Amino acid sequence: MVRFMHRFTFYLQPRPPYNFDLTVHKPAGWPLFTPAEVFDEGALWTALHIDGQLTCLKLSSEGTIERPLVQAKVFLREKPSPDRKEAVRQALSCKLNITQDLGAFYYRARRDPILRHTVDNLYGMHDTDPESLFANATLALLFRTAPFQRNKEMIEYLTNNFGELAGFCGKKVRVWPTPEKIASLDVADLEKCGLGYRAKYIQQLAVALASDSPSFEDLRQLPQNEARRRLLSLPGIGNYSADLINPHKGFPIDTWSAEVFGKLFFGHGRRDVRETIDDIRAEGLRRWGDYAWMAFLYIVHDLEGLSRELGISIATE
DNA sequence: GCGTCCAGGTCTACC
DNA sequence: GGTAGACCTGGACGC
Repeated sequence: MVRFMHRFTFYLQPRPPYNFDLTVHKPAGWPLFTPAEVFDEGALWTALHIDGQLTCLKLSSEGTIERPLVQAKVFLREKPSPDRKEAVRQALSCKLNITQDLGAFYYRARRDPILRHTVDNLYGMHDTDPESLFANATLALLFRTAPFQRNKEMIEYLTNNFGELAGFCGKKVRVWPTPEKIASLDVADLEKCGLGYRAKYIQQLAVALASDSPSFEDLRQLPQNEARRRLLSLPGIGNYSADLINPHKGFPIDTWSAEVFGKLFFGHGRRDVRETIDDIRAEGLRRWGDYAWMAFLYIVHDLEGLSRELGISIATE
């Protein structure tokens, strides 16, 4: 285990409303940067690669939802230059989406029979960016045709065996493996852990992203369709995954979310789920247009709340 | 105990 | 261009 020293602290002032807890520790359990991060009593210990360097963070809230202030303590191997400090600040500002304006989405959501409940339940939750394009794409691959428990096991295997372990601030956090690390492995090394047929795709994806490929931030600068085209050119990435990991965001409907949104839109879930995916995606885009991704995000993180408010069971295991 | 089905898609061979 | 079937694996289910 590599130990990291506290090097500097800075503060971010997100655009309100900004609920720190809901933003960095999403209710459905989606990690911010790595599945091995620690969230305890309003603080998050996490780690990610910024410009190729492992960067450990303790994030906490020093403000409120309406007057937000985020404290970031940064732990690094070596003393950072001023440019390096600024790069960390810029990266975190972007990934925590501190400039996101929720106003227009909330205005529309409060007039929507479904969303008006969930924007109250998750008031101030911002969207966030992933650790990296590789991390996001790998998750999309691992979620394929496997039950939740198996997804969890595959994710734990990848991080525990191939992610670097960082010790800082009294915590141990294992970071998501880099594409360079996975690209250096044999497919057999990945197959051993029960990744099955996904192992081949993950290794090919790592090779593609370790060499010449755009970053998540690069894709954001491209037009939506061009970003989508670039994602579809990656091995193992199809329509659903491209919608899920595209920085421009779509309305990513798979068989699981089709069941959820099928119940919300049409009052049924299990009826020919695979056949209704296109219809459900079209209905979501028709209802919510440019805000479809935010609607998706709020709903999947508020299944229990919505089930209670709407008097139907949309929560799944 | 055993066989079958299915799970948060994608690729590819075949027509 | 469209589509059926294969793909790892393990738990749930019916018998």
